[in-house]
Amino acid sequence: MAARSAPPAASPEPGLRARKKQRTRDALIEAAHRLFLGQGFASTTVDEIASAVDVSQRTFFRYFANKDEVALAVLAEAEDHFIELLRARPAEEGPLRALRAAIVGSWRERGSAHPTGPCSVNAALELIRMIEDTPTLLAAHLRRVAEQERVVIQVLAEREGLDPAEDLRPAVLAAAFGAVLRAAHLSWTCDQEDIGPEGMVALIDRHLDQLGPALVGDWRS
Amino acid sequence: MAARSAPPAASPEPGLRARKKQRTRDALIEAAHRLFLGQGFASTTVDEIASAVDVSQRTFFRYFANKDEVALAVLAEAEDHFIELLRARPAEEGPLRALRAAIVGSWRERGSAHPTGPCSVNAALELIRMIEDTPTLLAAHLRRVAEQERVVIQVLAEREGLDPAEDLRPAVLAAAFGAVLRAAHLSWTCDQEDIGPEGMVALIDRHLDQLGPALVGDWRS
DNA sequence: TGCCGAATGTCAGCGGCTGACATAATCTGC
DNA sequence: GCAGATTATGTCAGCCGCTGACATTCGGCA
Repeated sequence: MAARSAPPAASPEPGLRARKKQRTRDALIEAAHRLFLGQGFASTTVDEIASAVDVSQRTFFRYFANKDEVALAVLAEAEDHFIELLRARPAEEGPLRALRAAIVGSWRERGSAHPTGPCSVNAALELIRMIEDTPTLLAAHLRRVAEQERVVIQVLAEREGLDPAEDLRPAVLAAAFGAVLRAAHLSWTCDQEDIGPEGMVALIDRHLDQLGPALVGDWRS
Repeated sequence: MAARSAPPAASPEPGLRARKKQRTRDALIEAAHRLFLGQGFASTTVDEIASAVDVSQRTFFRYFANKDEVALAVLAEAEDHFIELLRARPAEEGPLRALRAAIVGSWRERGSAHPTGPCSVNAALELIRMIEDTPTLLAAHLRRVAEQERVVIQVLAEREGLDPAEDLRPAVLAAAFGAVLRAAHLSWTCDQEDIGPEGMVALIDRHLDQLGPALVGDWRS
């Protein structure tokens, strides 16, 4: 509120209002995750989350459509980022290579941007574990994943110049890739050691190597 | 209540109680589907469904854990039946052939057992359409599908004598197969003509043919 | 400084879902 | 047929997720 608080230059300065909004959103996510992991998803009420951040319940629902959404928010952003990375891959790269590069890049960036804290690799994996054994969360998560898969199919089809309704190879590749990722997560859930981003990348890589050629078939690799 | 009402022989006679229970269950499903398709899933209350069958709301929740479940019940039984058919395929059959035979048999039997009515092929497809554009139903459905997929993976791995955690080919094949089925459903959702069971079988077959060899890779077909 | 729009709080209410207890229907052995 | 054990159902009260409507306050901007 002093002299130069709102620099009008054409810079992408977010403004106080936007920053405040972002802060409450982050705080809600942080509080929600803390409570969920501490006392379980089902036995945490929205009121608790809201009052932990000192906002009303109604405000919570203006930030998130439902209780599921606040739990999945971080993961959802990660998945969106994965799509961006996939879109950014050079067109001459084969589809499987592009998928692999995008997912590896996604985990690497997470590791370097958030070495620790609620967005770190380990936090994300703990979140995945919680989702995996909370039926309602798993359902909501799978719905998101299905939507993302449709986008992936679209992107792959465009890269290859195919009609995704005619040629099912993009759909099949996307589904198979998803299966491998799930296997990697599962394999972590069993072993559950503290693995850094590089560990996760190695895990995914190992699984992907197992079925490179069989998958792409007569496509260019 | 006359002479021979409860034949005690070792026959699988269900008994009055069990039959009554089955009848109310069926009635609840039937009423629910009718209401859902008529006025939409969200704007149909559980009270409406219950009083349409003349039972209390509490009783409804003794039959179905939640509103989603009554909508997905028919489909769920169909999926269970698919698993049974898959398990019954001869061991010497290749995995993709077995999957194809099981799904085709599943649709065929539905067509012959219920040529019309709430369990017919067209009713099932309308149901799928409703699920597909009702977010909460889609989420619950995908959760069921994911569970079923894990079972399919297990069955395939046993047939081939593989460890599903080591060798990912069963997981990948199951995922790819699921993708093809979804494409078939989608393709119906767009064209939406009245197709009988044979039409659905042909549709699935056409999609499956498209990627037979590429999928199975170095497996026996 | 004063106005506009956006964010928040408050309140009332619907609907999904559950536990507890009472009642009525079926089943079982006699 | 008839007790008594089981089991299905109804009733009631209540929590919680979620929403619309309206009032209030706060940030942005001239």
